[in-house]
Amino acid sequence: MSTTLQDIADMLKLSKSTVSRALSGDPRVAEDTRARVASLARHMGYTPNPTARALATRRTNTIGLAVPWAPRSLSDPFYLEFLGAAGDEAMRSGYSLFLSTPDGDGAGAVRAHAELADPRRIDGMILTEPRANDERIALLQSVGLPFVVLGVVPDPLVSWISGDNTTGARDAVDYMISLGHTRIACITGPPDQTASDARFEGYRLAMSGAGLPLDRNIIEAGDFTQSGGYSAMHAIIGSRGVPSAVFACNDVMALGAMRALREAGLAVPSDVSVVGFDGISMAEYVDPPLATVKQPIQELGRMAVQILIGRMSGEGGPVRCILPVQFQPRDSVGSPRLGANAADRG
Amino acid sequence: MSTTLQDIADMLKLSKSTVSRALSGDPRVAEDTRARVASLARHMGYTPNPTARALATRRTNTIGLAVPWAPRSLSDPFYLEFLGAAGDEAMRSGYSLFLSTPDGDGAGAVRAHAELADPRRIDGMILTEPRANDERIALLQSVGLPFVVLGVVPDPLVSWISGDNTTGARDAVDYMISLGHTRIACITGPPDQTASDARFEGYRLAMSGAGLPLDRNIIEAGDFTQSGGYSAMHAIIGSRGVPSAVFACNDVMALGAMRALREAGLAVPSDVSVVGFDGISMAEYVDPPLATVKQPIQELGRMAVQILIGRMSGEGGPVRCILPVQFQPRDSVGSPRLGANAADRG
DNA sequence: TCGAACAATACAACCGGTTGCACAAGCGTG
DNA sequence: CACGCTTGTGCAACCGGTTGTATTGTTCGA
Repeated sequence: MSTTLQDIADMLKLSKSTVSRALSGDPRVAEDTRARVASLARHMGYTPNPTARALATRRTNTIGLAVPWAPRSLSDPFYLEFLGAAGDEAMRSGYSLFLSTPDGDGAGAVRAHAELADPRRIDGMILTEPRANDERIALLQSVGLPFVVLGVVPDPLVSWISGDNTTGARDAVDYMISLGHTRIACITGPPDQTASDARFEGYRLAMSGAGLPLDRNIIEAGDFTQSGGYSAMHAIIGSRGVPSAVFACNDVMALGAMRALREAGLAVPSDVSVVGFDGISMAEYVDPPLATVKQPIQELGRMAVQILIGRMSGEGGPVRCILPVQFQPRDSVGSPRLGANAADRG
Repeated sequence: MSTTLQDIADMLKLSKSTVSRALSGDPRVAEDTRARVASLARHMGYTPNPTARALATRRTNTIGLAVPWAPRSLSDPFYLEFLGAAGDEAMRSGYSLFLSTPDGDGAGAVRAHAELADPRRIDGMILTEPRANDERIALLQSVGLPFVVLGVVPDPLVSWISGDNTTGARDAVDYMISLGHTRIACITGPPDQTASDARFEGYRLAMSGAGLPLDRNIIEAGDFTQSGGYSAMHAIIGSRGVPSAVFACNDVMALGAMRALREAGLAVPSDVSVVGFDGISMAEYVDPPLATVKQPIQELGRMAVQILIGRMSGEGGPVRCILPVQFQPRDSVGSPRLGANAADRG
C-alpha cells in the first residue's frame, strides 16, 4: 500500500485534515507545520490517491477523447498525430486522457457516447468528426458536460476548434486554376460531415470565383479512407471522362486516388494533378510528393485541450477558434496538358 | 446529480447494502427484492459511480497504454491501428483505456512511466517498444503492476505479445535472394530495441543462410520514422555504392528510403527493390506498392488487452505469444538488373 | 413449546481524500 | 480582568460504493 494522509498525520501527531490543508497550501496552517508536513510527505513519497480525491471533489482530472473507430479502423495518421499532441498537452496540464473509440456512425455511436459522457468519469470531452445536427452534441449539452469539438459547429454555444477548411481548400483549388486547370474533380468526405462540407465549399467558391461550372459528374463522395478515395477516383475516371486535376478532401483519399489513376494508366501530375488536405507527414514521402493543405495538427490537439480546460473551469463563454492552414504545392500538381481540358470537356 | 444506491434504497425502504447486493447478484437477497431493485434501478437509470467503486474495490477498471511520443511525434500508422484495436477490445471487456504518451527515451521516459504506473490509477499496463534491459519493465515489476509488452522480452516472467519478427524478416529477405539479389541493404530501427534487433536477426539469418556476406557498409541504423529511413538510405547510397535491394525494418522507413532512392535518380524496383515491415494500409497505396511483412496489427491490439486482463485476474503464469506474420510481395520488389550486383560489388 | 438453523436484511466500518465548523490557545484592548 | 479577535488545529461529515458482521423474523425438528 502506498502512503496516505493518515500515515503522515499519525507520524506527525496531526489530524489528516491539517495534513491535507498543509499540502494544499491552505493559509490557515502554520508555516512551520507546513514545512514539516511537506518534508515528511516528500520523504515518504506521498502522492494523493487520485480516486479518493476524485470522489471527494467530484472532479476526475480526466479528459475523454472520442475518435471514431469502426468502420474506418483508424488508419488516418491525422488522428494519431492529433491524439499524441492532445495527450501530451493533457498530461502537461495534469490531466489524464481517457481514449474511447466508439463504434460506427448513427445510433450506435450516440449510444456509445452516452456511456462515455459520464461526468463521474470525465471532466470534459473532445469530440471529433462532427456532423450536421450531430446528436452527440445535443447529448453532451443535455448532460451538461463541458466539451470541445474538433471541427466547425454552427451552434454559437458550442466551443470548437478547426483548421480553416474553406480557405485552405479554396487556396488549393485556386492554385490549380491558376495553372490552367478548368476541369477539376472533387472527392469529398462523408456527406454531412462538417469538415467535408467546408472543404467542398472552398472548392465550390474557387470554381465559381473563376467562372468555372460545377460539374456533378466529377464530384464524388468518399469516406476519408484510402479505399474510399480509390473507389471515388475510379468512379470518376471510369464513367465520366478524365479531369485534369483532382482535389481530395483529405490526404489519405488523395493517396487512394493516386493509386486509381496509376492503375488507369494516368500519370500524376502530367495527366492528372492531385491535391490533398491535412498535411500528414506521409504526404511528403509518396511519389510524386503530394501537394496538400497543411493543417497545424499538433497545435489543433494542444489547443483543443487548452480550450477544454478553459471551459471546464467555467470561465468565459464558448470559444470558437479557426487556425490558419497553408497550401503546400508539391510535385503532384502541375500544369494541365495543352488541349487536354478541351478534349475531355467534349 | 445522478442516482445513487442510497436513492434507490430510500425509495424501496431498504439499506444501501442490500441494494448493492441485489444488483451484484448476491444469492442472499430474496428473489422478489432483487427484482424490485433491478426494476427501479433501470427506471431511474442507475449506473454505479466508477470512482466510488474504484475507491472501495481498489480496482479502477482502467488499462494504461503507453505509446512513445517525442521525439517521434506519433507518425507511424501502425500505432494508430494497434491503439484503436486495443481500445475497442478494452471497451468491449468493460475497461477504460488511459492513454499516455510519455516523452522521449532514457531517464525521462522512465520517470514518466513511474508516474503512470500507479496501481491506484490503473489496473494494468500495455507497454510498447521494449528495449534490451528496459528499466521501465524493472519498474513495473517492482511496483507489482500487471503488464503486457508489445514486443519480445527475454525475461521469462514477463508477458508479451509480438509478431514473428525474425521469421517475417527472414521470409522477406529470402524472397529477395530468391530473385537473385545478393547485395541487400538493411535499415534497422533504433539499436537495442527488441523489434528492430529481431528483424535484423531475420535479415542476418537469410543472408548467411544463402552464403551471402554481411556487409556493414550497407547496414544502417534508422529510427522507425520516415525521415530516419530517408537519411539512412541516403547514407547508404551516398557513400557506399548502391545495393540492389533494401530491407527496411518498418514500413515508414521504407517509404523514406524510397524517397531517397527517387531523389538519387534510382527507380524502384528496376534499380533497387524495397521491402518494409508492418503492413500498414498505406503501403498498398504508394507507388510502387510497397512489399511488406504483414503483421496482424489489430489482432495484436486485441490480444494484448486480453492477455493483460488475464494477468490482472491473477490466473496462470506469464503468457508469451508470437503471432504469425506474412510476407506480402508487391511491385516494390523485382529481379535485380543483370550485372548490377557485380558492378556495384567491385 | 423451545431452541437451533436458516433466510433476509440492516448496521457500520472502510476505501482516502476534502471541507464546514467547532474549539483551544494566545493576543491586544478597554 | 473580562472580552473579542486571530491563529492553528481537530472533529466529523461527506463523496458513493463494498463487505464483514449483527440482527431480525421464520421455520423446523426434537
